[in-house]
Amino acid sequence: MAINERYLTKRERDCMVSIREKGTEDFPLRLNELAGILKISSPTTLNILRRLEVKGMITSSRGMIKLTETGRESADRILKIHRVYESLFCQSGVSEKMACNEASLVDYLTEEQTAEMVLHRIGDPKICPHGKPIRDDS
Amino acid sequence: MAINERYLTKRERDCMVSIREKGTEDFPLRLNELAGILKISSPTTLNILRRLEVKGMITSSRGMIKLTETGRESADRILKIHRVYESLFCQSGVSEKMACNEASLVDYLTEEQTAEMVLHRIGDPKICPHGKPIRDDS
DNA sequence: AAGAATGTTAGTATAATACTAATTTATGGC
DNA sequence: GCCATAAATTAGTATTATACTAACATTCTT
Repeated sequence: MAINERYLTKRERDCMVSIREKGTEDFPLRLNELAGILKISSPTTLNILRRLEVKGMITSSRGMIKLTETGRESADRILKIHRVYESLFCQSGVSEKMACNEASLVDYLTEEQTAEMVLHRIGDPKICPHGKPIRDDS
Repeated sequence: MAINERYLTKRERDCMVSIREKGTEDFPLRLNELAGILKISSPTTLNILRRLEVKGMITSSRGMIKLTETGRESADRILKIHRVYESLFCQSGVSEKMACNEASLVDYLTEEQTAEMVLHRIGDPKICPHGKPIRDDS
């Protein structure tokens, strides 16, 4: 098993997801922006980014934060698993907001293959409760 | 929201579950035994127990580890949520062993009401894949 | 009472998280 | 190009959780 999102901490997971969702090719997420989203100081944010850099997930220089190939794959995997849990929770009657919160706590800790199987079990929905595609969001 | 298992760390969760499952009224789990189960040293184990004591989950003196009322309730809640996830994963086709592993990583992070709803969604099984009752294991 | 088993202290280390204050490095307007 | 501002980075500090070994204390058993 190579580098896996399972070895990310919650904070690192949050960074990865924000970078993937809030940044674009042309406008990569900036350090201060990320700090604002996570509601932590810039130095703390930088510190987490440094760790993600060591783990080969991102490259960052002068506040330009970009996911590496590995990082993008990891972020997409986390987002996919996130949407599987969201779908499961919402199907079960949990509110959209709470489903998202709960999913965020566990998505990065679950194996992709487990999520895949759960996805099938709950009827293979193509989109999550927010309307985003569960597979292939690239 | 009072004291909640959500504020436990993974290690603390593992301690709680072991104490609940491996200990009995007459033979409460001993420190060294617990250290053996968790595969960590006795001092480290003691350290975690001290934190659980501060959190009001256990009482511990001379290696006699007992759950408080709150602690027992928390442990039971975690175990219930654990079994919901296990059931979900096994129903989805995940192996029993892997289902247990995956469930252990997320059970203590999920709200009871979310798990309750999922339980209903997956057909309200009365027992988990290991044959243990999902509700009221006391 | 001695020895073995068990628990506890003491001391140390590391990783992750987080902050403030100060400094450096762009960037943009003039 | 220069300066002011914005943005990023460094430096320094702190806390919590985890983990270890070695030494010491306590308890139990024979």
